[in-house]
Amino acid sequence: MTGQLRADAKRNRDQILAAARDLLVNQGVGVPMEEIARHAGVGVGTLYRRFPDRIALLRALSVHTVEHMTDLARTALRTEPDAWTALSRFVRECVALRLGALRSIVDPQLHTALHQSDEVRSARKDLLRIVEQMIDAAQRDGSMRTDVGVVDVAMLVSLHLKRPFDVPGVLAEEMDARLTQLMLDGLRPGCATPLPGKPTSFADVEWHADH
Amino acid sequence: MTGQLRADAKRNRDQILAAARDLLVNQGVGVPMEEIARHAGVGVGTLYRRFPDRIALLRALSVHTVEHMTDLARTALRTEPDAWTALSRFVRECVALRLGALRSIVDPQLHTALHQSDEVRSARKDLLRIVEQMIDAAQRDGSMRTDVGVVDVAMLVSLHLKRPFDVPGVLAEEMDARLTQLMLDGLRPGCATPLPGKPTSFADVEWHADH
Amino acid sequence: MTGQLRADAKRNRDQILAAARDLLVNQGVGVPMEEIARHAGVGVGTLYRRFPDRIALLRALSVHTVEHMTDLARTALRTEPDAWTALSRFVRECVALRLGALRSIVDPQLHTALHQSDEVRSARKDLLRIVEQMIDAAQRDGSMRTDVGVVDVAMLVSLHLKRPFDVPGVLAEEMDARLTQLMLDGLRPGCATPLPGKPTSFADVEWHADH
Amino acid sequence: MTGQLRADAKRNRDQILAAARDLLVNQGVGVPMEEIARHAGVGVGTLYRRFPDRIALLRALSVHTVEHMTDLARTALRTEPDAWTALSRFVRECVALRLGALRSIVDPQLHTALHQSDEVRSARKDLLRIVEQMIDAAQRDGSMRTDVGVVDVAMLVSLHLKRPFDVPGVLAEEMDARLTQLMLDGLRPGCATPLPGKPTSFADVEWHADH
DNA sequence: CATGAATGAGGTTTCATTCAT
DNA sequence: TATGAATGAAACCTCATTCAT
Repeated sequence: MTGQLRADAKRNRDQILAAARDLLVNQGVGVPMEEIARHAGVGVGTLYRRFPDRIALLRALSVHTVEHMTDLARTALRTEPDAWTALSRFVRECVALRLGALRSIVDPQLHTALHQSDEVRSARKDLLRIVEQMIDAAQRDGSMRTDVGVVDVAMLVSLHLKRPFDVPGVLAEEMDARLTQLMLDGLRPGCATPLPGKPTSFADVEWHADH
Repeated sequence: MTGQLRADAKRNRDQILAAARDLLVNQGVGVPMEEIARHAGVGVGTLYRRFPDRIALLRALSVHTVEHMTDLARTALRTEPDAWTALSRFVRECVALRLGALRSIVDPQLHTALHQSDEVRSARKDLLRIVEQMIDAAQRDGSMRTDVGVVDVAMLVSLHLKRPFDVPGVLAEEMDARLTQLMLDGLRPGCATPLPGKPTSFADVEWHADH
Repeated sequence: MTGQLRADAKRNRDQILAAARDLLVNQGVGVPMEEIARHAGVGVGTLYRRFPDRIALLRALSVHTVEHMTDLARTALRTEPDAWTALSRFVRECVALRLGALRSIVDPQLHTALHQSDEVRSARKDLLRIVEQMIDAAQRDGSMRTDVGVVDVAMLVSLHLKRPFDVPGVLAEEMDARLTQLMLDGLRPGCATPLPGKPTSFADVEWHADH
Repeated sequence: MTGQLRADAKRNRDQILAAARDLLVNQGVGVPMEEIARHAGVGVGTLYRRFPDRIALLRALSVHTVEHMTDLARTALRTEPDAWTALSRFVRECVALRLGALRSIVDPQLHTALHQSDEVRSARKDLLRIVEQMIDAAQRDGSMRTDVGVVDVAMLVSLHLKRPFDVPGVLAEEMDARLTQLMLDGLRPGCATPLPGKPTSFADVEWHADH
């Protein structure tokens, strides 16, 4: 019974998260809670039972997404022949995810609120740690410029969290791919121009971890 | 007399635009109209007299900003010794502008609405035209990879329209500068990896001009 | 359970309609929605949940009222010994209803908006059909002039949709009754003066039905 | 100079009244003061200089209209061969005037406010007096039923102050003419049914005169 | 004296959240 | 426990009126 119920509950939770993700990606941060509930096929009441308020929903979404990214990173690292290839693949996959849900990140206040959660911070730490491994390895074998750190890469990826606008005659996916490639090329050693400041590594941020 | 009155009105208009810009940059697209009015030191009524509704305000802001960017581009092209330097400077200046007002662009619906205005489209055309000149020149003298077009550059810049989040121990300005440089390096010929698709030039979009 | 809930909702809906009717009759079309809500003993939110906007409320009210009139017409036709008596009674009852809610009809734009609803049009058709039956019968047995049609009668009745102003020393009800009688007398054959144009029957309007 | 100015002022005043009348007739009581000013070709300031507030404008309009009706009544009485013909003509002319400006009369509060002006009351008295003369004469020569008084007629006419709704296939003017004729026929002796109450004459209301 | 800019109270509507069923 | 009805604070916008030019 409890098992049954839990399964139901889990399913509800997932449907809600999926609906929230879709709507946030497509309609912006303003989507009414009621619409999210409707898309998830549940009543508002149920939504609020699972997530006490809007910010809790966004937090859960955030954690969910970051965990997904961590999986992608781990798999890439394990599967690809070398670190740079792994990193490129990871970055491309992140962008392809259309992580619009994190677009909320665009609102400074929301962003702050989001990161006041230990769960979010911890998920993010896991992700940063593994990405840093990729970066380190790539830099060691000379396939990546050495004056950049995890934070630089994270910021670059986060720039892509928004959906690219439609350009007449260019597919959004293609545009995405082009921009991503340009970004990756900029991380290569061949064309490196000196950067202001120093790279920020995982160790430098882990105690605050609210960027 | 009417002139005098107009001066007042003009001043109000400018104050409103300035206030709107600030607040939009710092608080996101959701800022209440009343708060904008308060910051501008006028009543809501005045705000609505100048800009019939929220979208009209955003449009005006958009045009204003784009025109400013066009000035920057023109000046850079005139002042700098070569095209690539001009383009780099222009890109850095755009980013430094913290064009947060255009962050509205992050909401697909808002973006569409924004571009239903001839004034916006035309301002944008002017900007694209001059940026394309810079790009062409830089490509001709071999300082820029030749497989990118205005639209790629415009999209790259637009990625910066949002304020970078605070990373502990790193100044936002520094972070901005680093990311910008990485992006610019990616546009150089030295490290170019083939891009999917073809570059989109001004001529390809000018008839629609709503990207 | 759902049934029970619905019962509550139904009651609220009816209270809102009743309150709206009262206030519209007594204070004109301009009554604030909040006041309607307050009089109905519910929050504004509830009002808006039932009726998405002001016009929807007016439409519902309109349908409700027209249906009531249809009932009156049917009953009169069934109960009274002859058609003219039935028609007179129906007209008197309509007037007595103080159909002030329909006073909205006084505003051309509102009127147009009102009739863009199929429900309203269909309710009105039902009413017109039955009234036409009364008229036809009355005309056949010679108790009513034959140069008038439903539309004439409908328009005459609609003239009464506004509350008569207080005349010192005359009760509003009495005034109403006198005017109604004068109108009814004008529909008799005894004093008929030729009318310009031709009578409009139900068949002539039913396809448009938006008068 | 003063003469010149006064002429200007007079012209302004008349233009405002005309514009107000048009707009009220066509768009309902809700017309913004600014729109009235625009239609009159003056600024709001000027409008407010002439009429301290909205109600003052409506009052002036009311007086203006009633005086016009009085003129019509007098002329009809002087010109037509007999009293009933004069009365019929007067009634038809009033209806044709489309006295929509007085539609304000539809809002009870407005109506009350309107009649708190001596000027309005006095203009109305003049009108009632002359109409009563017509009625008396018509009743004396047997062309009008004797159980009705000025107030009945006034109320009947006032019912026509609203614009008739468009009925597909029937011209508004024709509809107006038909209804008016039906009303007039009801005032004839031929088909008279006993009325409840007693007729109210001018003398009965003149001391209060705020119906 | 005319103008139209500015004001702000007040009406309309939306939506996050609570709560009865 | 799921539902969706109810709530009301807060946003948006309008317009009567005042006031500086």
